[in-house]
Amino acid sequence: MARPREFEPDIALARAMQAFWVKGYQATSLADLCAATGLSRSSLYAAFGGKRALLHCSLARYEQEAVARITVALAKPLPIREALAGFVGELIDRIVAGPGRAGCFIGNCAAELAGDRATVARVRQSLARIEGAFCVALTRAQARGEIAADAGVESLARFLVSGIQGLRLVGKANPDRAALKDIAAIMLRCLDP
Amino acid sequence: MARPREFEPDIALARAMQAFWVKGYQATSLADLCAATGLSRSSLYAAFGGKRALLHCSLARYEQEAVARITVALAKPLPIREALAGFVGELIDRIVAGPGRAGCFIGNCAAELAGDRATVARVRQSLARIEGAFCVALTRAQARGEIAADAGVESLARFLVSGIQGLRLVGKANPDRAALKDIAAIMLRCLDP
DNA sequence: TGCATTCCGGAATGATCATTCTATAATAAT
DNA sequence: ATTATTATAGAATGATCATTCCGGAATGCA
Repeated sequence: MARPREFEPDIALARAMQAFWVKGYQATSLADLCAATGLSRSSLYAAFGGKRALLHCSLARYEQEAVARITVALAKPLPIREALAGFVGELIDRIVAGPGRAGCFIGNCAAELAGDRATVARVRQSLARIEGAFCVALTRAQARGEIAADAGVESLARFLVSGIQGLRLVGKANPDRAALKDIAAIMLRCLDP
Repeated sequence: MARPREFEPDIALARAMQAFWVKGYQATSLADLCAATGLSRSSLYAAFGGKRALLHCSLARYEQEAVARITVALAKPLPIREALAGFVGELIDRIVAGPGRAGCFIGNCAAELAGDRATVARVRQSLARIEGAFCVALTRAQARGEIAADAGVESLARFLVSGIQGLRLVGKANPDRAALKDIAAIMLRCLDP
């Protein structure tokens, strides 16, 4: 009865997210989004509702990927310190590799769209969920005795989120592996008693 | 012989900087800048050369203030830990107070204008100068024996820059004093071992 | 006072933007 | 095969943008 979609919404969303991520929200025009997704203006509006709505969908998608990546990295059968070091090491690899110059999409939105209440709320939620993923892993590690029993895992998780945001922001301006490794090393020392 | 300026360039620059800082580069229109500075379009162009040039002037001004503030805060006759704690505490106060939701102007530019080579270069330079200010203070503290002799003050300075950027970014999305204090406390512990 | 110079306000310019609309093409069910 | 439904493409819309330009106003000096 109805004509079926000729595109995969999730693939289009992934490509739109990439465009927003690399260029920023305002600098990404609808023409850019059409080029990135291969969709026409009309289809974009029909599928997502508009530029801002598309940004929010992109943020949700990014959050999901970020949480999944953290969860997987920290679920490895390794001491939490090693798992975290591995995670951060890969992060630095991605930053230095090139497209990492894009920074963290969530952080970018926080910086660029601080005046937009709805976006800030979404950013806050995403940061909270990422913090939650760290928190779960840290709690498990604490139960295994890898972290001091009197350490506040919530605070530690918050610190990791903040620290990684800083690392990625600095990495955008100066994607120097040695410098970033230095920062990461000191940051991870904070887990020690 | 020539008609004198009717405005103070530095005051106009300070106000333009404030506008860029709060709203971001792209979201600040020339009309906004005229309203903020009290100057007309023509005067703005004559005095600064254009929107981007005005941004770069603003960045230079902000960098100068930032370096001065750090230098003053860490030149106090206090142990480096206390001086740093005081500096970060005041930073958090400003973040929570309200306009601190603006975050760090340098960080904002890094996030929003990562695609603009000239701006990125300027951001990198500003971060390096701020790092230098921390480095000077840390070196002095190390000479006083307040920091382990084998600690790399350069790395520590880099870490502080990155950590503070993270703190301010997170603070933009979630200006919660307790959470920020938690983060800052863990961050400053990194000077200890 | 009058001239030369500079500043300022606002209009004009040309481009780009997000969004809406319309007409065409394509599909599924009858 | 025909009809009903929906996706698509591209033009149209209306607003806003940074930048330039021009005429009038204000000042310093002779």
